[in-house]
Amino acid sequence: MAAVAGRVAGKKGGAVLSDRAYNAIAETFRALADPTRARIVHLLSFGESSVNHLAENLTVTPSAVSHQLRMLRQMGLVRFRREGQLAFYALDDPHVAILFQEAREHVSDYLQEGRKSREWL
Amino acid sequence: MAAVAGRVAGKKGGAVLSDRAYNAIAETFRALADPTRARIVHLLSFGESSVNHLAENLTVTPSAVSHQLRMLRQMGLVRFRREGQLAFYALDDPHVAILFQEAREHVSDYLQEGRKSREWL
DNA sequence: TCAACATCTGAGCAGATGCTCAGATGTCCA
DNA sequence: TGGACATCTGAGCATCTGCTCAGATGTTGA
Repeated sequence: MAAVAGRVAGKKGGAVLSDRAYNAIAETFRALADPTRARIVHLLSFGESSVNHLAENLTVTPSAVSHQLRMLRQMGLVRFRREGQLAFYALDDPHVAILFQEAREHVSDYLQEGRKSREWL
Repeated sequence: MAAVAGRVAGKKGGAVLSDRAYNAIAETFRALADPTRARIVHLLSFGESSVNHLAENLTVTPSAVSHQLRMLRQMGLVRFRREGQLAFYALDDPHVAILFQEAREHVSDYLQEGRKSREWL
């Protein structure tokens, strides 16, 4: 009831957050909510990489990768540095790799409950 | 290069995954990539709740909540039990609450770097 | 059985998303 | 400077998403 919804944020974990907080959290998930971006983030968890290198590994055009990288950059998940003609991208926050790993484990657990086949993990 | 992309999945963490794995992981993030669903998941992290109770707290119609709950159910994030006329929903996997908390910390860290104001967290 | 209540569901619409295409920008080297 | 290469960007499109609306389904108690 209103007693719960109206509670103001105090310490970590125990209270309802502001609309802006939920929007930012949802935006973070949205950054990872696409297979191409998920694969980019997973590749970057092994180390920094150039745009073309990512494009080759993902079998996607450099243009598409660049578009997605811009989105990830705007959302604060990756940073980049320029070296000559190349732009190297890397994860900007350890939480990002943790998020990916946690989602991977959720998927693994979910499948272990036998609701779907598991041969692909 | 191809040496990385071509590596076959071995143990946890160090290898490229299958397309189906990335799709499932992206789908998990997509489940949380909407402010309304993020708020539902956060509320449910405090304990199970009925549809109307959620709708009242979120200032959203019961119909909209029901639609979102169905999505969360299909994605394996929540389960429900019926008690009389009421349907009580709850988180179905500890990873879900962890994911939310991790995203929240990412957002908090991101803001602490001074790229945006932080008064809303 | 009937009314009241809680929840679910399908159709339809406005807005968002991801890709491709074409071209612009930036960098290196001769 | 000029060509080659890597990357970025905006426009346009087919598709997807989340909501509302109207009505169906299911449950309880009289």
